[in-house]
Amino acid sequence: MTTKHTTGTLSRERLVKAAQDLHWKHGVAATTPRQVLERSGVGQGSLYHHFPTKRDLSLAAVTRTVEEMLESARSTLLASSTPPQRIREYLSHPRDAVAGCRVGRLTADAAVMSDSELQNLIADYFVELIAIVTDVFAEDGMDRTKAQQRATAAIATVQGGYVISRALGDPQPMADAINGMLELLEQKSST
Amino acid sequence: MTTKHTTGTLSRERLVKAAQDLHWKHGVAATTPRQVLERSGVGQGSLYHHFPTKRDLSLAAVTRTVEEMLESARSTLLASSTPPQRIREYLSHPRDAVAGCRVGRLTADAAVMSDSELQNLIADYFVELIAIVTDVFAEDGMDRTKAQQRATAAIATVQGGYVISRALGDPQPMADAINGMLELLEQKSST
DNA sequence: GTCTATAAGAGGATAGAC
DNA sequence: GTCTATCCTCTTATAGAC
Repeated sequence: MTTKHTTGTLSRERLVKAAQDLHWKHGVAATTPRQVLERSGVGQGSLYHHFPTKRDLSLAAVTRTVEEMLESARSTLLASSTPPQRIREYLSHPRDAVAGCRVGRLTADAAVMSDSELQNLIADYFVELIAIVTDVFAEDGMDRTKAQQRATAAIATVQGGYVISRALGDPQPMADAINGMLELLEQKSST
Repeated sequence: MTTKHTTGTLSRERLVKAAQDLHWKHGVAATTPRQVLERSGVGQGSLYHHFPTKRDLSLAAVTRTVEEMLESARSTLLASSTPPQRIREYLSHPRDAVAGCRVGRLTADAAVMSDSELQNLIADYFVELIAIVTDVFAEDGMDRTKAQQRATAAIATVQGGYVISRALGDPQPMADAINGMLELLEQKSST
């Protein structure tokens, strides 16, 4: 990869960051170039210099968001504690439940779902996240099929917690869902 | 409630049904009056006669959708079988996972979340659904707090299953999440 | 690289005839 | 109650000067 010949392009960074924030609040389709300009403080021409179309900016911002979210998940799930502890820490990780998941909410976004490249980004996010969590369960001796089902259920609980908490405008459902799942995972089994 | 003086107003029905379908596919904000007109075969003036604003139509369509979804849930969860059987039947109910939940997906819809009346509709849906499922768990002798956490976790698994299946464009994650949750719920506990 | 001005088109709503 | 024609605004993108 060749280094950019300019001095870092601060405008580009500001544009991507502004787009990420607006995507989280309003979604990709509902984020307008004007909002990005206002929030970033960058001028009209600069936006279209760095990103010829709205889609180019969306692609850059969503790519960045997925990278950040995966890095956060890895820092918890690849820690040095025991597998059950890492699962517990992942599930009880502090979340702004009412704001929703930055990636998960994009599955209801027309601009993302109608563009295969954008959709692939969020597909890869969940494929990778499921793989990481599955490995943690499997590490504990569970067979791979069961580990994957349990991992998917755990991640679904978090995603569903976001959905319900957003619907109610209340973080409690997320807390309930996580506690319900933790209780199920940690009960003594006689199987 | 007074009966409408006209002969049933077929146009109105067609408009609501068309809006419901379009909301499921594209969301509320992304559904335009023009799309509703094309899909329903109704003329421009008729739409604005029955629904003065787009919001009025959205309100009617979302209200109808929530009613239909709750009725479907009740028919499974208030059946005559045992509580564990009803939970199993609710979770393994056939779903178009890739299409997403007609209600849950609206939590990422700007038109819904920016309008308190519309948001209340989807909040009430989940409050009611959680209450119904909680009752089923409690009926089985579980204490109310634990029953509510388990109910919320179960519903979150379904909602999260939708999110992940949509992201991947594949019904398998929903199946995995449901199977993972069923396995956890039905394991023999020694607590 | 950045700016201002502006054009092409879609979305939401209204007017007024029938 | 329903229709066609029309209006205003916002979004997206381009043009061309600096």
